[in-house]
Amino acid sequence: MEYTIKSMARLAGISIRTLHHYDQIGLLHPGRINSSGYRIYGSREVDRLQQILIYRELGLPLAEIRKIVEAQDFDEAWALESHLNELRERKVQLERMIGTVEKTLASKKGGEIMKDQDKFEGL
Amino acid sequence: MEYTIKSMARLAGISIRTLHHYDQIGLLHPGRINSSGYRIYGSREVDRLQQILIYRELGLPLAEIRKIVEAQDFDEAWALESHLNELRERKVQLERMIGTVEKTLASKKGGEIMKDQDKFEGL
DNA sequence: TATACGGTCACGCCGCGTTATCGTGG
DNA sequence: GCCACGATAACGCGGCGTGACCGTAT
Repeated sequence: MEYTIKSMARLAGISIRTLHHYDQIGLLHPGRINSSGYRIYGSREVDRLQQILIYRELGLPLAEIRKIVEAQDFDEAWALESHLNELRERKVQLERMIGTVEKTLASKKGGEIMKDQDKFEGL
Repeated sequence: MEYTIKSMARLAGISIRTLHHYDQIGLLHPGRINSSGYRIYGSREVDRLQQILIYRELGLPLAEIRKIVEAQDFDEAWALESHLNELRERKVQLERMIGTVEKTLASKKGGEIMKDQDKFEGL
């Protein structure tokens, strides 16, 4: 499959401007440019974009991401696995946060006192 | 309990600069200023900071957060509940993402083909 | 001729990090 | 006189959003 910039953006749920930006900084170039100067993305780019968005979700700066996806012609699977672990840690972290909020809520209702430190568990 | 800026920052796991910033933009003023001009935070501020960090985690801009925590002398519990729901949605979202990554990984290993759309489930 | 879509600048914002420089002693 | 801690500027950056303006026709 090939995609114009608009359909690519829609596919991934990001803005056209973001794709422009990623092209500009060399993070994701289109597979080819058509005769009118339009960016055309192919399946390689789709896969690459997927990776990029995963790492972005993890909060990595785009420059870091570029290193990863460039080096990754070696390491594809490994990188994914290691970041899968990060995602799982995130989930634990998020659960901790939910716990803290629940606790706060309960203490507001029940009138119990919560230790200041506990208020910031999970940030 | 009262806190200096350093201990307050440590308590919440944020930087001193962040507290400076929040003071500057009127998001969180210290409870009082001591005779040397030092910021002193009390338990009201601790609670308020907790709220702020929760909303920040949700990605709200600081200006929005200010509105919420200012209006919130009414609505304390309600606001928390509604944002607890947001957190739970986040968790669902995160689980979806983990699913996508797992699927991607499996398809790389198994050599199956994944539909382009499915690659971006959960962003 | 109009509309939807494409392109390239280039300015601007937000949330701080990061010096730099100086005062205080809670 | 030194250290830890406090304060106030003021610059800078990352990741785009948001025009402005112009060409193309999936």
